Amino acid sequence: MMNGKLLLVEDDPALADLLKWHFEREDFHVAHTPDGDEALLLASETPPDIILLDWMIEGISGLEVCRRVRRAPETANVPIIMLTGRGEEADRVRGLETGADDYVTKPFSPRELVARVRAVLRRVRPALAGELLKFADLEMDIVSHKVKRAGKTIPLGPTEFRLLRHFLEHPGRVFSRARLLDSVWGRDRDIELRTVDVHIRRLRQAINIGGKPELIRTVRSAGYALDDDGG
Amino acid sequence: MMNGKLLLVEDDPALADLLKWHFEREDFHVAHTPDGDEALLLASETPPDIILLDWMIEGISGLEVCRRVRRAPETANVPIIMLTGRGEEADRVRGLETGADDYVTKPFSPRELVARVRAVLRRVRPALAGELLKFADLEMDIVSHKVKRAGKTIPLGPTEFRLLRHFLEHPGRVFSRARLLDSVWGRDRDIELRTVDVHIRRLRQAINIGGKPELIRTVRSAGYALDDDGG
DNA sequence: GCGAAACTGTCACATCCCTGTCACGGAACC
DNA sequence: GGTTCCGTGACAGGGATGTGACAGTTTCGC
Repeated sequence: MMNGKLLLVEDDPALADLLKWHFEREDFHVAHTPDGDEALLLASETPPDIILLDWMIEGISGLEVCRRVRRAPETANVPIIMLTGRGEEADRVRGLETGADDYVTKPFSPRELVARVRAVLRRVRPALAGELLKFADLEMDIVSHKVKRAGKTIPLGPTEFRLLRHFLEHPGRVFSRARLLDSVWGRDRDIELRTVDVHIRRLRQAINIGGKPELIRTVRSAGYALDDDGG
Repeated sequence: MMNGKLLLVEDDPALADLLKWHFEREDFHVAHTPDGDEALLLASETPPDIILLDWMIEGISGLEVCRRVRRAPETANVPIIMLTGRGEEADRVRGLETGADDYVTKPFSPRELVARVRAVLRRVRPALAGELLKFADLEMDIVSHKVKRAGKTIPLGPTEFRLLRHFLEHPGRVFSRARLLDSVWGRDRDIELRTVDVHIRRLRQAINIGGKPELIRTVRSAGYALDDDGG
């Protein structure tokens, strides 16, 4: 089982190899480049789940890479951890404010870096960290493929499972039907928009057993969202 | 204008005061307790947006607090940053694996901590890091499609939502009915000018619940504007 | 393999909320 | 006081969503 795709931008070959070895041992798929421009290219072609970015690299600066990754729509949400030799506070702050999610100063231990990557991934994509997804009294175990509400197991069809999973990974956020079709069904499939409604209904029916309050909010002319006061 | 609620668990009074001052200066609302058990109580009563947790505190350990916060459904998704004097790798890794989102070793600069908090919040709750449109005691979260006044959620129809959003994006500015029709309804639609009045009225009605002061100012023979002393 | 059960995507219909418009009355301006 | 502009209540129509049913397909147990 793969833990996630990781893009490593590091121009020190020794360090790059070391990190690559460690992450691959932890079942990450690692793409590596020493070059900032190539990193941007790779990132936009197949967006990774996380980017490890050295501050001092050849070509454009790490900070600039960070900025551009954030600006491109297809990579705007990819978390970034910056690696750096500088320990100066001003740089750290600048890195974090540019959109980096974390900041690790050399020398660091690979094990700690792996743990940090997991921590960030757990937050961004809980499923990739093999965790329990929770929201209110609802919980989903990705590994065992089980969903519970208030401790009671709920049977879900495959589509409803993926749909709920998507909502749990982005709680509170509103998704249009088209967006849901892309994310849950697949970008290439040609399916009627209204089909989403039907599956939302089936999902609601399943998780609201026993008169539990609604968790899926309908946002008229916008889509659906997971929400506490859902009705 | 508040940036978010922060729960500080720290038993060193001097450090606690320092951090509290810094975060309050940055418009965070800070709740503070030196005690682990009380922290859990506070967290479950009114879940904060983020928790700053000292590793070494009186009573139960920070690690245990972390674990329990994660286990409780109502706080399972609250991010945690651990503060610690220990620099040992094993502890860092253990903290991150227990569910902490970040880990800062003393001594650290308050400014850096603030930046880290912002980085984590940006990831967890985009709404708290700039996706939030605010004006007076009114706030609109674009992503979750929610509008609140004085903390209370307000239901809005699609058109009223777009209308309010337009005002919030250009606070204080006066827009003619024709201009609003262009921006909010669409340049191509052919709609009666006076229709704007009706939607302004509906919007006012919605956001002025409970005798709250008027926020939309009528500018005779010119149009409408978002304004503090709106009437 | 084979039959049963479960799942999926659509449709038609029902329902509800939203929407644009109007007419009337009141307020502001000169 | 007259004129212009704005606020308001009502209302019919339409658009968006909820719902039940159904045929085709896949999956599963045997």
